[in-house]
Amino acid sequence: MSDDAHGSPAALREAGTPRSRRPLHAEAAGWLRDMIIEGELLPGERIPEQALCDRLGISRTPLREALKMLAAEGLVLLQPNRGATVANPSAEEVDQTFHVIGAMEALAGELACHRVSASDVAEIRVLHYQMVLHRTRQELPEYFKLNQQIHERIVEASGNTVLVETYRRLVGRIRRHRYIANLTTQRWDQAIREHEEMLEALEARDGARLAATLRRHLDNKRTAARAATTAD
Amino acid sequence: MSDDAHGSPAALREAGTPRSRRPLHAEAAGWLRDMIIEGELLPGERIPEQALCDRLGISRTPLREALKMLAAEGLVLLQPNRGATVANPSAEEVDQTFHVIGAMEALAGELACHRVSASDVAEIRVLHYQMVLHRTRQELPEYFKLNQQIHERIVEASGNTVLVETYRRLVGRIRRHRYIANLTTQRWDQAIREHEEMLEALEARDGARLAATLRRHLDNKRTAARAATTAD
DNA sequence: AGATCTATTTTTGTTAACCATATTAGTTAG
DNA sequence: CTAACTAATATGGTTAACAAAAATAGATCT
Repeated sequence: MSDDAHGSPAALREAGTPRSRRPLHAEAAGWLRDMIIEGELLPGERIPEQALCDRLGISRTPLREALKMLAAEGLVLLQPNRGATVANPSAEEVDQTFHVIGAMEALAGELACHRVSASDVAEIRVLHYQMVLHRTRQELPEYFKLNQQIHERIVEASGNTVLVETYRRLVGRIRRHRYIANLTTQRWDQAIREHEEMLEALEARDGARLAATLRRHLDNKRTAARAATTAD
Repeated sequence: MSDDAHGSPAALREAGTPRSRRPLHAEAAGWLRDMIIEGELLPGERIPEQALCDRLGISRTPLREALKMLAAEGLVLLQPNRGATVANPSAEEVDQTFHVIGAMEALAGELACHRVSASDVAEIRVLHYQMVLHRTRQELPEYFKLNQQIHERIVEASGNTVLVETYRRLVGRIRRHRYIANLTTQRWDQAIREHEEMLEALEARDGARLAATLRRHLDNKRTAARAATTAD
C-alpha cells in the first residue's frame, strides 16, 4: 500500500499499452480495491461481471480471478449463482474487527519498542506534528490520512511481516468506519491526546504502556464508530 | 472446518455426479486445502495446472480461481509466469506467525471468559481429558488433533467471528510446524501442564490469567517448533 | 389493484479452443 | 565444460459457447 504504482486507473487504459509485467488479475484486484476504498463502489452494491469487464477493458477470466482474491480478503462477498457484492459488514462485525485490530496493534506496539530505531521514531513524530496541524485547520481528510499512516508505521515497526499483512487486510475492511469515528470534536481531541501518549510510550520504549494505550485508543475508536453509525 | 462435508475426495469424482450446488472453484479450493494439509502436496512443491485439472477432473478456469483464493489465504505462492507453489514459509515467517496467533488466542481468551457458558467449558474439559489420555498412550496424531480442537474451541468461545476467521487462516499456514512442536517428551509434558492451567483460568473466568497463559503457551510452542525445525 | 404463475431475458459457472509470451529443457557450438 | 541457441512446455489471457440458475417482465387469476 505504500508504493502506489497503481498503473492506469481503469478508464485510461488504451489499446497500445505494453501490458504491464504484473498479471492482469493482480492489477484488476488493485483497481477494484481502490474503487471500493474510494467509495466508487458502495457497500452492498452488486458487481456485475460484464459491466465491469467493459469498464476496465479486460475479459471475464482475470476479473473473476480478481474477485476471488478480494473475496478471500473479505472485501467482496461471493454468493453462488448470485455474483459478487461489495462487502457490507454489520455493526457487529465492524465491532469485532476493531477488537482484533486492537489486539494486533497492541502486539505491534510491544514488538516495535524492542527494535524501532531512533530515526523511525523521529519520522513518526513528524507525522504526528503534521497530523496535529491538520487538526487545528479542521482538515479531516488530511488528518485521517496521517492518522492512518502513523498506525501503519507503528505496525510496520514491529518487523513482523505476517502481522503487517494481517493488519492491512483487516483495516481495509473498515476504512470507512475508521474515517467517521472522529467526526465529533470531543472525539477528535481525545484521539490527539491518545496519539500523544502513544508517541511518549514509543519514545520511552515502554512496550507495555504503548500496547495498553493502543488498545484503549482502538477501543475508543470502536465505540465512536459504533455511535456514529448507529446514529445515522 | 467443523463440518467436513468435503464432497468427493478428488480421485472419486465420476462423470455422472450431479454437480454439487457449491461452485467448482470453492470445491477445488477445499480439495487443494486438504491436499496441502494432509501433506499430499509438500511445501515448496510446484502445482502444475494441467496435471491437477486432470486429477481433479475440472477445467483450468475454476482451478485457477481456486489457486487465487488459496494465494490470498497465504497457503499458496503465486509467481508471475512461474505458476503456483505450495507456500513454504521461512523459519522467520513461522516465528512471526506464532507471535500473531499468540496475540489472537490471548484476545480470544479474554473475550471467552466474559461469555463462555458452563456447558462449553465442560465440553472443553472433556476434550482435555481425552487429550491427556492420548498423551499417556503416546498417540501423537490423536493428541495433536484434540490439542488443536481445544485451542479452536477457546477461540470460537470468544464469539468474535472475525477473530475466528483470521485465526483459522493463520493456523492453516503452520499446521505442520505446530505438529512437530511437541515431539520431545519434556515439551509434551509442559504443554499438558500449560493446558491444565488454561482450563483452570477458563473455569475461573479469569480473563487476564487465561490470556497470559495462552500467550506463554504459544510462545513455548513457537520456541519448540523453532528448535525442532532448525535441528533437522 | 394485488398476488401468483409462467415465459423470457440476463447473469453466472464452466468448458474448450486458441494465441502470445515467458520459462525450462535440450542441443549444439565454441 | 560452458555458453548460446532452439525446441518444448506452461502460464496468462481472450473469446466463444452453453447449461443452469436467477432476475425480470408479462400474463393470468382472485
